[in-house]
Amino acid sequence: MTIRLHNTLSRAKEPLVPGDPRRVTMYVCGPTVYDRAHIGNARPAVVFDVLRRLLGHVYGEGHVVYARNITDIDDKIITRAIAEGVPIETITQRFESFYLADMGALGVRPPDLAPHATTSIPAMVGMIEGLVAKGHAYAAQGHVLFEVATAPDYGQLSRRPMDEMVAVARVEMAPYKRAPADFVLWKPSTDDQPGWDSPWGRGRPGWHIECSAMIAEALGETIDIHGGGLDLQFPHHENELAQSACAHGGAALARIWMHNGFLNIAGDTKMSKSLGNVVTVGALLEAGWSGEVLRLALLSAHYRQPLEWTERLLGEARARLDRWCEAADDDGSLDGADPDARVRAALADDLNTPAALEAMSALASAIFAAEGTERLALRRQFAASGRLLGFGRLSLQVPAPAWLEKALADYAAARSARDFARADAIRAEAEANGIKLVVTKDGTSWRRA
RNA sequence: GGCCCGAUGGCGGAGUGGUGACGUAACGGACUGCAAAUCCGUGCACCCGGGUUCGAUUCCCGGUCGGGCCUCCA
Repeated sequence: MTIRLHNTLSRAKEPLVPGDPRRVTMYVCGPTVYDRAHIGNARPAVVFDVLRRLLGHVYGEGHVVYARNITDIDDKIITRAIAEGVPIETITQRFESFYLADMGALGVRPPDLAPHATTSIPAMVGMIEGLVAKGHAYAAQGHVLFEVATAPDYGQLSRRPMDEMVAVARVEMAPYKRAPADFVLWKPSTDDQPGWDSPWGRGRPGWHIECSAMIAEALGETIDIHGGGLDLQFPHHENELAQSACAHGGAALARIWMHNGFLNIAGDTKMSKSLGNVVTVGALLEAGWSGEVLRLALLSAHYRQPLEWTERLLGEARARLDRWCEAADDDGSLDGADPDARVRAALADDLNTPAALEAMSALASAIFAAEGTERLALRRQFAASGRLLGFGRLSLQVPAPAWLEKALADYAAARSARDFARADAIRAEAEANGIKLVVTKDGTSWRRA
């Protein structure tokens, strides 16, 4: 099966042709760990988790290397550490833990590699030295800057003409820059700021260099897929692309660049920490939305499209997911089947998750219409398809609470006595405690409310 | 100002040069003591104006509206 992906470089869908099908490499820009992740931050994590699962399915689990970095040195982190009067490690460890827990709740598998900026300083320094030696970077006043003018195709990813960027530079140019678009590879640290020794004095890396250096170190000079949010396209990815190519004799950093769109909230405005309109993953989980519901909601739109994030969307996702659970009724024994061909085809077509969800719902209907071994086979296929999308066990089953046995008996007794007022009261109380009592043709059953 | 993207039914959201997904919500019905689940049915959706075409929601041009990036940002 050929996977086709939209490449930001060409603005077109292209077949994925890995440099080595036995080692497909993907890198996604991870979080700067200075605060809790909001649900918008979760979109790339979930989307690229689906892609990673698809790659594993197509190329074999052992033939995919997925790296997602942790940016654990950054001025926002330093600011927060100072505010709390603690070392930056206290901040970064706290929020990395939160991040992993939050993403885990959404069914996001940990990446194969999670390079940290602070443990990759030598790789960054090495790359910067190389760039200086090749004339692509210059040191000035304790800073090292990448000279954009030396990168011939600069602007190719975001399609920004060079001359224009120079002309439209809005910020007053720092005195140590040769041109406004030049960006910092290394900057000096004061004594009270975290820093590392380097050929240019004690300092810390700029933001863009970390990804380039860690990709080269962990995955190689040219990787198959590089992903991230649309807002990283420029300047972050543009800069990564340029510095990596310049450092590696022109070798492309990534064959395919992918960018996910934003979550919009009321008023069609993107969710953003700086706009103060964020909803954190933690808050949503605490509000009672399951991670699966959040995941399904995130996948309900194509990853490149904006997605309106509303309570209503969550309710709809929950309703759909409940139906899936009803159909799959996975008691843990539904292993060993292949995912549905339509689901696979939809995902292989630039991760068309809405089409994949459509196939899932069609499969659910087929399950309800089928019986016996055919139904079981469909349920297996459905469960496998769900896993490809990152949904674990699809089931409404819950462990029976201690009170349930009596409630079931009382409910059955009330019904056979035709004391329906009492039966309804028992059912209402059970539902208030999270259990829905259900009458089936085989008797009384229960499930998650 | 420059660059980029979008506009589909109550809502969310795919897709397609011709028979108009899917989900969810609503309503009617079957089933049910009643529910839930399931099943059946109902609702004249493709921003506007040109163009190409036998035929456009789908392609092209223009417009309007909305969003994003250009500064930290998924």
